[in-house]
Amino acid sequence: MTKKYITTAIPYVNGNPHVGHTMDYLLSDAYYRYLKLSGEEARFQSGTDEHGNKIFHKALDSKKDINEYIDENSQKFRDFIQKLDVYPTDFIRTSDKDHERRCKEIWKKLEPHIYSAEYEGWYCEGCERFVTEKEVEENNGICPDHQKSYEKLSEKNYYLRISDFKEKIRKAIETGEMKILPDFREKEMLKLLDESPDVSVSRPKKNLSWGITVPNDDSQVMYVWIDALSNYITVLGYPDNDISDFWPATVQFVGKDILRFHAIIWPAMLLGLGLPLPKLLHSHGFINVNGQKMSKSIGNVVDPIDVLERHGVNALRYFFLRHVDNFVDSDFTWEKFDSAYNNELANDLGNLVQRLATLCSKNNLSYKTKETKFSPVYVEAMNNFKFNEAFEHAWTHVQNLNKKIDEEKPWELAKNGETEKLEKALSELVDGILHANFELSPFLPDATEKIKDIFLGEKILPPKTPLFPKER
RNA sequence: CGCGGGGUAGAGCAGCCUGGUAGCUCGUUUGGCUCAUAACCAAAAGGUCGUUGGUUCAAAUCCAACCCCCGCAACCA
Repeated sequence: MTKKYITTAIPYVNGNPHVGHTMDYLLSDAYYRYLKLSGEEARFQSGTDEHGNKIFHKALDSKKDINEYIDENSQKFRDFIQKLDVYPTDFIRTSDKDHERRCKEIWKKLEPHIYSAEYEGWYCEGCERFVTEKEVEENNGICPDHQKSYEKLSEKNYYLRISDFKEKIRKAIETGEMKILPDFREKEMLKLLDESPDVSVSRPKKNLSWGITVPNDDSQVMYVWIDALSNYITVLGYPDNDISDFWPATVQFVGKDILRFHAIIWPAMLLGLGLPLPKLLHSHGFINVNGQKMSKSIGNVVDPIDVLERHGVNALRYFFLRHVDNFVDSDFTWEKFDSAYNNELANDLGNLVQRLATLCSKNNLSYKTKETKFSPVYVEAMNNFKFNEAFEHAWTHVQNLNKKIDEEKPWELAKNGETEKLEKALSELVDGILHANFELSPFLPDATEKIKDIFLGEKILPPKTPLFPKER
């Protein structure tokens, strides 16, 4: 049996957790839990990206020591992950000393593919950064924040020669050695690969001080790519340890916005290091609100903490894993969220647990544990990353059980004293709910644990308060 | 001709790859039940599948053209 390795993109910690991050965490966590329940050995990485000018300036603005600032922000994300019931086996911070040291080793190994060149562009002294041609055009050559003219400036950068690897990357994608899901993104990446220029991987220290110094050149600091992308292997101990047990990654979950870096720059780095490419890059879509892109200027940003507090973690996981597509953009509205909670979680599952537990308790059913496993349809869906389908399959069990109770009418059996029939019917129903519960457990770890306790306890008793209290 | 996604019942979506009586969830209406969180179960109403043309015995499904939404094209997840 080969070991599995699941990764999440590491968020840049210059702000609070976003709904977008939530998708990353939930998809990878559900898949990780599924693998574990299937008996696989697996590692599951997460972490935080902590270098760069934006963070450096944010820390200055908030009059905090940079280390204090990143500690606080990294912790915010760790707390958030925990609230989502997501438990990675490994958590990396790009400010970790081990990571920094390993990064330098990686840089050195990549040196045959790195060259230095002058970068020329428009620069704003106030912002301390280069801006794009388009931005210069839009602002008529004057920085709106500083009311100063952009100046043409050139600086030394190191570049990673992507062209050394293009053909190999293309082949890896085409042969399926490195698969990209969904398919249309794969096509997009193949196209992008053609046009990809070499990528700048460093900045002069005077322009970027908060980062990892380039080996053998104290005047340069690594730009985000090598620093952040390498986390996926430094967390496993590369290059100090042999990582072949877990690398290549089974699946790397990323947002559609950063897929290109994972499909082009990252494979180039890996090939430069002589490492195999990840088996699968899974790109997820964005979450819109009322059909509109979430944006600060529109003011429609949904804070995942608010979602969490509305009906609890189960409701959040339920909605994002069942009703949000894992490949294309989806829509979030509070109405949909409330409706999913009340009509589905509470009415279907919560109520089923309540009525069945009450029936068992009233009739003193003693239940013997029976082994359960994932159904083939479910396995098929999960293996193809169709989480919605797997979830829905599990949910049809729930709906069928509600039907079955109505058909069997246990209350009539009890009234007529048909004890044998009654016990058979009830234990079949409990079998059913435990099976459904098992298939739901990668998605709803908290709720399914509670349900297990109810039906596998000494005596079956309905929960004192409903599992999902209705809220209108 | 920049790239991509989508247009299917009141709403949200599946089906399209591998043509053959149009399906799911919510909502609405009616009936049933009482174990249960005013929950559950059954039935009904509701669609010329964006437009036009083509291929075919047969098209939501394949082909062509067009119209309309929406993303991406910039380290704003």
